[in-house]
Amino acid sequence: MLHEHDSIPLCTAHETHHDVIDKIKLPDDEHFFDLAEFFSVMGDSTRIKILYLLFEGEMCVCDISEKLSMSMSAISHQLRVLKNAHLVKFRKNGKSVLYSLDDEHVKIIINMANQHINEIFGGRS
Amino acid sequence: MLHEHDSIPLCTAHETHHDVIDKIKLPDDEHFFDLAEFFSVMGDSTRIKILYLLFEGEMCVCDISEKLSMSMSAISHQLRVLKNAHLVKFRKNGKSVLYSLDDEHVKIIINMANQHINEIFGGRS
DNA sequence: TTAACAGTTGAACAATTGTTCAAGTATAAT
DNA sequence: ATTATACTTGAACAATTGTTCAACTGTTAA
Repeated sequence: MLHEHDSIPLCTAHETHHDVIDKIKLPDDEHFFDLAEFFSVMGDSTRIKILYLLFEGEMCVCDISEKLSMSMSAISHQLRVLKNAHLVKFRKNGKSVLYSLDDEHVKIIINMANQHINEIFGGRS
Repeated sequence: MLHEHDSIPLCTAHETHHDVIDKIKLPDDEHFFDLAEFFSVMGDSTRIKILYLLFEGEMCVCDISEKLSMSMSAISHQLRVLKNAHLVKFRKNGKSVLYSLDDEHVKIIINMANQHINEIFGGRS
């Protein structure tokens, strides 16, 4: 047995598959970490709802809070996540903080996701 | 005070904002749930790595397991998640189970996400 | 100054998640 | 029939996550 690691099981077909598999070069872990983090940010209903609202234009925390029937604290926490991911930006206006979209790709990505979902559920569930 | 719910705080600017905000119609919760679930599936390094591998063609569980230096059980669990999300499909071949991509949008979505990430980190971190 | 408003923040909590482990199924070879 | 291989599954565990709560900034108005 001439295998590198013994903790990981190896199927016997590897004699055949090895030449193909060895040629595949994956990006480094950091790249996958960044991608996963981006999608994780998108993977929450509340945050997607906020993005949908901001599709219409800039909006203060209080308005988002009312429109989604959630506490300002909850919205503020989520806005911080979106801000850290560079998906939204903000400007201050008196007592208010006005948030808006900070990325053009998000709409396209969400549209693609919607297409995928529509194909799964066939337009009706 | 003529506000619908009293548990949610309302900013005084609402007199001004109300006409704009009330016109915004959001999709129902189910739509946001489906979207969030899709992105949650994409929000894991292991699953994205698996998708990257399957970009090259169909692959058995054992090969994925070896290439990612992870247990077959862990890979199998993640493949089930990807299968339920209709991102991968499989066919049986003897003792092996060969997995492959089941969606054309995923590549585009990942490419868009990569563009977004590149703009954030400016090509270098 | 005082009070109210708009928003942020940190700790705490339940709920969810990814991996491991052990035991299981199904196919193929002996 | 027995054994080995390829893979799946359920329970269990630590780790992460989203919301609430309470306390905290600033900003504006009285």
